[in-house]
Amino acid sequence: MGANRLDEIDRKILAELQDDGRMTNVELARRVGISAPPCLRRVRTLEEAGYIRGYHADVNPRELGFEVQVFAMVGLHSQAEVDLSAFEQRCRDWPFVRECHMLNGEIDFILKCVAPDLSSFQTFLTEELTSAPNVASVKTSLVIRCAKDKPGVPFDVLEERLGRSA
Amino acid sequence: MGANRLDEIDRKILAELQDDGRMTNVELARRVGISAPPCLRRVRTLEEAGYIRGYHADVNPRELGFEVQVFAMVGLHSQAEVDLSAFEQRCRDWPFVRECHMLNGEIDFILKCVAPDLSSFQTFLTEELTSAPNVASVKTSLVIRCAKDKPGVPFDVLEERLGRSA
DNA sequence: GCGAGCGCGAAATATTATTGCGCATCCGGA
DNA sequence: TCCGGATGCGCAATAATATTTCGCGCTCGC
Repeated sequence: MGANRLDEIDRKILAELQDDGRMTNVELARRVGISAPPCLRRVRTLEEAGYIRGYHADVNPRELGFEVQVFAMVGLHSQAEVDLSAFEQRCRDWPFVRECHMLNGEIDFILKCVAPDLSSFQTFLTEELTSAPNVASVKTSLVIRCAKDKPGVPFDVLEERLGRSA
Repeated sequence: MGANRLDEIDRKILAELQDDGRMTNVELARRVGISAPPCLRRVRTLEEAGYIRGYHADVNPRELGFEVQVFAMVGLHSQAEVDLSAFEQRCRDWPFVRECHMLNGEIDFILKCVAPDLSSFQTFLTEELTSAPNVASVKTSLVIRCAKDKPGVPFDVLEERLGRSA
């Protein structure tokens, strides 16, 4: 469900705004082939319906002095819901942790972290993360380089699938 | 380097646009405490200097029919630069792969993937990823739920650090 | 202390966002 | 077949915003 309620213009709007979220409505309307007022109405509707959760500038961490990016794989002692939630809340409170995903399998959580330098990350790792309640194991991997970092979803795949089923 | 060249207003601009990338320049100027023209000039400068790499709508994958998110940990046979680059290029070509990070340690790459359903991901996994040249091992973990997903960097940490050093 | 460079803000103008409204189209029922 | 009702478009008008221009004050190096 969800994507079926959207027509081709809506999907094009989402694709364009995912690619350039600060595009003017006039330009957006031109690209999707309708006039500005209905285009803006569609955008508002998509926002209110939750298809668009927000807009964010993509800032460059290195330029801003965040030299270190790390993935941390975390295992917990207890997987009771109370304990899972407690750990998630800690992650929300830690500024270096940018993403926290609960996983299946042997790893319980994967965290994407960012830090100004290795030493400040080490301090966070030993004094905060590893020593947090219920944390059983933490494996970390430094990001050497990033080959791809696309936001959201591949709209071209969506079009293909809808095209076949339509 | 980098963040030092920015004054407090620049950093506030980046923080605000990271939080809401579609804010009008008038509103942004009001929040950072200067008038609209210099505010817009600063934004343009930040964009051109690479502090801002772009703007993106944050779309909701589930609403759009992408029910499955997966982290894939990939090991390669050869870590020669040619082979690393070749694998990275494949990742760029696979639409289901949204992020591809090269890591240190036993894992060579971590991929963040999105797919419409489990079966289409399985097809991708077996027919594309696992069977790609030079791929030695692939471990996948399904995302059960996402507790935190913040973009970019924690500007409050940046302010603290600069505050102490200034 | 004195010009040069820098960055601000006021004002004017160009563009864009937003609202109001009439029209065409597409059903579902008489 | 014909008739509302609902949906969604586009035009036109207005409000808001973006962008340019320009003069002023500030700081800094000499």
